[in-house]
Amino acid sequence: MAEYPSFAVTVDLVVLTVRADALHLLLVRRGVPPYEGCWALPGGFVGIDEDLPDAAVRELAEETGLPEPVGHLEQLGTYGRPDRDPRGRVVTVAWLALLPDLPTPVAGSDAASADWVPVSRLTPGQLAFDHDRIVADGLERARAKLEYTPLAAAFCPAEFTVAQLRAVYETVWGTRLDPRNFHRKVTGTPGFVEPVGRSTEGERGRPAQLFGRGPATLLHPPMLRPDR
Amino acid sequence: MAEYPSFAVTVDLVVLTVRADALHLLLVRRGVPPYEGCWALPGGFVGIDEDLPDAAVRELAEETGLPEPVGHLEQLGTYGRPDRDPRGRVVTVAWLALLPDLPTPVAGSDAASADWVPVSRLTPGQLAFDHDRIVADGLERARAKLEYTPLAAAFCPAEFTVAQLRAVYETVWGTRLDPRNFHRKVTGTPGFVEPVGRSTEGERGRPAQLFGRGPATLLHPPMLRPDR
DNA sequence: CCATTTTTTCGTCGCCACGACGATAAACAC
DNA sequence: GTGTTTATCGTCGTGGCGACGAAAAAATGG
Repeated sequence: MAEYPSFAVTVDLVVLTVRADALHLLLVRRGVPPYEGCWALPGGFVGIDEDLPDAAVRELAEETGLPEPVGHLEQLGTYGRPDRDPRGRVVTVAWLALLPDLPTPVAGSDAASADWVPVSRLTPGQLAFDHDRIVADGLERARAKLEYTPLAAAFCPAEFTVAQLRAVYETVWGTRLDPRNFHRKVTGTPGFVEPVGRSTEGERGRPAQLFGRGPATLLHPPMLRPDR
Repeated sequence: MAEYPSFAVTVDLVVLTVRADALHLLLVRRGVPPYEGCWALPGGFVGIDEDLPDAAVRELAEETGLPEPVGHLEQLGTYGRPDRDPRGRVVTVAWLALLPDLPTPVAGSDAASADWVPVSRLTPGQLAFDHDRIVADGLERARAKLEYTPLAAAFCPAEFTVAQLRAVYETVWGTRLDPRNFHRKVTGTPGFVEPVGRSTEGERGRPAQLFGRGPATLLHPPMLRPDR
């Protein structure tokens, strides 16, 4: 293999969660050059005997401190502009993770400090490398996937109410949805959610039925975004 | 960069076209080990100063002999199992290309011979490396994208009839569609196709109006597959 | 030339999903 | 008790879609 160009390969993670009615992105502050002190996506180099999904899962566990896999993880895309890393030729495989709001602190096992940042606070040019573009692609993917998959439930805990699920859609899409029509749609789509049999207690207003994630992987028909 | 694991990076192409009412895949016969004599996806190594889309475009032009970009090309996914290439650690970025049926012979500039193979003829384990899985992912992506994008037109020449477009859907999906409802849907979706002003001549039956690709990138509402 | 066939294109009808609401139920706050 | 908040159930009109019928415009076969 010595006759072929040599690359370094990394994984980078676009980790999204919904907290306090705002979409948040997990970022780390770089402790070493290049882009020292800048915000960047969590990630790292792929081991020489490591599969790509394994590397993504490992990095996610390292950054969030969660050993068990929760939420959703999928490959987003691969970025390899020759000038994207001043250290040399680095190709990165980006992954998109959708997580429920974790009470766990994100205290990094890494030296770099990690933090949740509202995506509304992101300004272009703020992130290291080409991470601006990767984040933009990840947000677009997440917004699109809510339409035709039940992945919105990945932002929720194991048991959730229809209102919580609706809040996810409203937060990710930045729109308001009619509670009555949303309720009809969610409970009427086979395999989207499954009733647990219990209800919430001690909340404001009428108690709400609790649901868990259903077996469906695709929504038929899709949950259409307003306007557009 | 010497402190990090070293990878080779390749691009592999899933090139699809519709000819003779069957979905065809472009394959090459390998002339060198490993998998010598086996069918494989066209592809090759990424240059040390080459961007990933450029490498994909270059390989596509080399294999099809077409200098100008026609049809559609998008990144499909990246595959990097440690044992996927016996020569060493090779990560491949797979691309999906949808092309109109080219009268151009695919006579390779490469030593390896290239050929269009009906996807119905493909049997598991027939392809080199992990190309079976890459092809499966590409087919699934293509079938799904016909639903909510106007990409079916990428399989057609610059000017085409509604019946030609319908044949693309029927071939890729393996279903039959009602010509009247399909006509209403296609001409009624804004930006999908645009009339050229001329019609076919010398064909059987009533002459059909010719259309070109419209400016839309997403279909609203989507073209739903029957059943499912 | 005329009938037949083939294919395109325009309509019609019924159903169902969805948006826009109204109304009711079930908890808590006071 | 009253008022507030939230969840859940209905209703009604519109629009898209599946299942057809029918007309238009050519080639084909006598």
